[in-house]
Amino acid sequence: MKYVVVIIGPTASGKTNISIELAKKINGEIISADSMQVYKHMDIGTAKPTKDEMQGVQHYLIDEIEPFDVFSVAQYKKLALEYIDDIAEKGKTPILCGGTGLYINSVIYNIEFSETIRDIKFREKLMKEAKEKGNRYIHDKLKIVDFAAAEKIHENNVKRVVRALEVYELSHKTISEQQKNSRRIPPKYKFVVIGLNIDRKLLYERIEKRVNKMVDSGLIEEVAKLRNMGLNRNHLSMQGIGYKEILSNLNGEISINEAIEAIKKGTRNYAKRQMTWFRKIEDTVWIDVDENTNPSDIAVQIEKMIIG
RNA sequence: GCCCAGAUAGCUCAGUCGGUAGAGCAGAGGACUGAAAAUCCUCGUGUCGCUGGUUCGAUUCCGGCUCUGGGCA
Repeated sequence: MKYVVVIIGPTASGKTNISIELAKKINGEIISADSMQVYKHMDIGTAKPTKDEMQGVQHYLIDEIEPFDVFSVAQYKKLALEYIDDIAEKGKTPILCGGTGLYINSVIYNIEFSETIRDIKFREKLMKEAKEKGNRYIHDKLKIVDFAAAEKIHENNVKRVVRALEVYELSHKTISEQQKNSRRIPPKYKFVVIGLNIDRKLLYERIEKRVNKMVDSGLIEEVAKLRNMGLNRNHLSMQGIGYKEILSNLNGEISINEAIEAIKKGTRNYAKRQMTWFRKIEDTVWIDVDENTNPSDIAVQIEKMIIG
């Protein structure tokens, strides 16, 4: 069975460099698993690798769509699998690398998404209902059509409640039923999952530095440009950390210092959530990284592991 | 040097008419199947500055000391 190397870890843990070093050593190509790097024109805030940094290694699912577009896990999974197939067919090794847990899972567990798409109008209608009549009101609605889902989803998690109702509305099948059926087909690749582990304090220091560097390299200008293109906080792409905060600074709602502090805090909290997600992925091989880690050494370590 | 105010959780502060204390923020843990960098859930023991006194009992009242603001010289 062909294998795919998967590299996971929180933001600023050094995934990007390690994946590139590894690709060079094992003749690999990289598929990004990052919900924000898919957008074009969003480079600094998403910490995309530059052409130079890529060192000639082919990358996929970076700059895939416009920041006006809506994207979804289902689309992601379909594209990622296509790229994996292509790379494997060429005789190269696919390397899946990224920080979006949901995207990673969709690929490594081969989650099958049903026909149900989405209905933005329906979502808005329900959001409004929740606002006017309370979260419990729509949660009660879900209890009637899909009790199992209602049990699992907290009533305040309006997004999820709405989605579950949406699935039922569009397909007349329950989301819990669909989820149960979504893992029927086992993946056709062997996924070797490497997790990067880094001391929390050190990680937070790196986040601090990284955000400062983003600002120095022109994050504000990047967001201003996107704003001029007509993007606003309602676009999914603008909900990314770094974008939403600078946007509200540009709109005169908060000071630039408040925005920068909010970005740092948001990134720290995000990194923590990522760790929660990754800890749950079974069979992950964890590698410790710190200040003195050389990406190339880690790549060698991973290479040995794969051969062995 | 004198006067005033303050000293309580990592930070900002509330509070106890004397029965060893609680908010916000920060932080920690968790959930996650078409919005996921999103969304949501749970979690608060700290010599109540130090030291004497009063008291059955002091973080709370009284004295002294130390430190930090502000004012007067």
